Amino acid sequence: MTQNLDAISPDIPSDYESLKARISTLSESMPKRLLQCARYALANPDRIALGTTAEIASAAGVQPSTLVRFAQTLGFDGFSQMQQIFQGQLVGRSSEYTERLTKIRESGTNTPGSILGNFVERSKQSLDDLLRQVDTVALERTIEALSAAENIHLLGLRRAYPVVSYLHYTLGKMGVRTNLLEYTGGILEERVQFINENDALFVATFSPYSPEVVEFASKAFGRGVAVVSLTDSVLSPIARVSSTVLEVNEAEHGAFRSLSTTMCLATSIAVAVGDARKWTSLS
Amino acid sequence: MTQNLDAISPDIPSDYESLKARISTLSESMPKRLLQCARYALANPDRIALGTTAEIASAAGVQPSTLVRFAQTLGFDGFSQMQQIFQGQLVGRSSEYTERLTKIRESGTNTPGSILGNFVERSKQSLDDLLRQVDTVALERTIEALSAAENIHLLGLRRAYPVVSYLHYTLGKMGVRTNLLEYTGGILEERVQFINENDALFVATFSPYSPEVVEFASKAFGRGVAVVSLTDSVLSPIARVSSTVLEVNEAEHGAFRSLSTTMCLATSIAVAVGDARKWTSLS
DNA sequence: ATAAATTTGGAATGAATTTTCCGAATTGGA
DNA sequence: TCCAATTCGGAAAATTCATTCCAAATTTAT
Repeated sequence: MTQNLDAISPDIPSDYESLKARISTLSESMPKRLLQCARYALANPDRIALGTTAEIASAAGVQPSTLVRFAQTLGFDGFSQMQQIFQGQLVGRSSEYTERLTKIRESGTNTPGSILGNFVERSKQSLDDLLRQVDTVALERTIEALSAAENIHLLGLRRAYPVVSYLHYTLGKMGVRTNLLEYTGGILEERVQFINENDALFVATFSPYSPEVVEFASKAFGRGVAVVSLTDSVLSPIARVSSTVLEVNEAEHGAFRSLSTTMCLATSIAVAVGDARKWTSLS
Repeated sequence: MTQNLDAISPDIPSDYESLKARISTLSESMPKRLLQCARYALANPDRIALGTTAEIASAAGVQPSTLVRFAQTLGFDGFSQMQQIFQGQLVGRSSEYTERLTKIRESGTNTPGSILGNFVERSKQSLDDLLRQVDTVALERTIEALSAAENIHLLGLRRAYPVVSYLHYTLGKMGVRTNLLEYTGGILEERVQFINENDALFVATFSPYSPEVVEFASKAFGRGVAVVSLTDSVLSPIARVSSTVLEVNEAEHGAFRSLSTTMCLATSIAVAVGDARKWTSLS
């Protein structure tokens, strides 16, 4: 029902920008209290997004019912509908993303083009999230540890293997030699002894976490090796056996995740380590 | 009243970081459903911040009551109290984001954060370019060729190796077996004979193009094998010996390129091929 | 294998929130 | 100043929501 009304109704702002524009134009002919709402809304969009009518109304110096009328004046059914726009803005899902995504979804998900479109949009969002959520301190400590290490050992299986093999290649090209630990049968654990205390171990692992990787890291960590890990959640078992943890939330489509964001971070790490090594080797 | 309880209660996480830490430690001894909540919460903090118990619960695959219990397990009175932490994170983040970005841009290019920021931006641009410039016809023909192939052979060296090893893994997980051609000395060319005419060869190669890869593809192509290639320019030598060519312009920073966009495309290809194979095997 | 303890699902409850409604107040026009 | 129209405040109603509770199911310990 609401759906139909939405469709019929000539114009409900669908993103924050157009909502702002509408408020701005309509406010010229608004009575006192509604204008008060308008001012408050534009000045405190976060509060509108998260508060209840009672809270917001009292903060804005109006009645809850006035807030509802304000929303209705703008074309919404009620306050709640308007609030969603403010929430969308807060999350940063600038409506372009979600809009394009739903458009993609509507056009059937089975053509190669639509699958690609889906991944592209999600990856872009994922990249935004990366920059927002990245623990700068952990990142810097990771670079330090890798730069200071005598030898860098790389470990990652399954989906994480492309990540470490890429690091192996890229760091190598920058003159940083690394030891890529390949998994050839059950002999992985034996190699822990070849990692010494001045080395660093870079581990990548994603859900479902390979037990042998965690086990390996755990042993190395126990021996005092600097373990820097790249994983998808703080719940990852690797977190408990790492000196620093970097977290990446990768875009997914159904059950399948890309490596797009992870690769972006990995490349950055490689370049940063390469830079750092260059500086120290020059001095 | 609540205030007093808060004060008495030994430990209620007061910010997102400590909440994450607490979830992380407590999750070790959590029963199944609560762990499910933990995972979902850490993976979708925005939804926790904005949604209602009913919405979140259904998205996480649990009951609303479980969500409340989850919050109580962490020390909160109930869900609402926990939600405030997530909301706080949301607000802080969005206000810091732009600030952070400009800070990253202004600071020299040598801090890990600025390098990452740089790559994130370029990768997003690169993804946009991908969607805009992708040859839909070539993409569809690529999927068709890979779906129709009896066996799929994958080849890529150096920077392209992570791409094909990822495809190997992902396609494998979708039930599509592939043959990853590893480069172990000079014997690569001999293997051309094991590729037959009903097979497809997927080749990834980027500048500077490995002669042995091009040579290999050329021989396979000459034998009538469907060669689908992923490269960085239509001028790539691989283009002349391929049935279809996909082009990717990857983000770069100085001399170093990410694999972000390439991985996005690769994932899409894998999912599309997996889909296509499923349909045909069902019919 | 059995009992005890824990965990879970789902309905029921009670609180909170949004929305409606209507009389009162204010505004604008004659 | 008086009337009509609009706007407003506040209480009441309706809806939605978080939370509690308990029986069923599962797990753990004996």
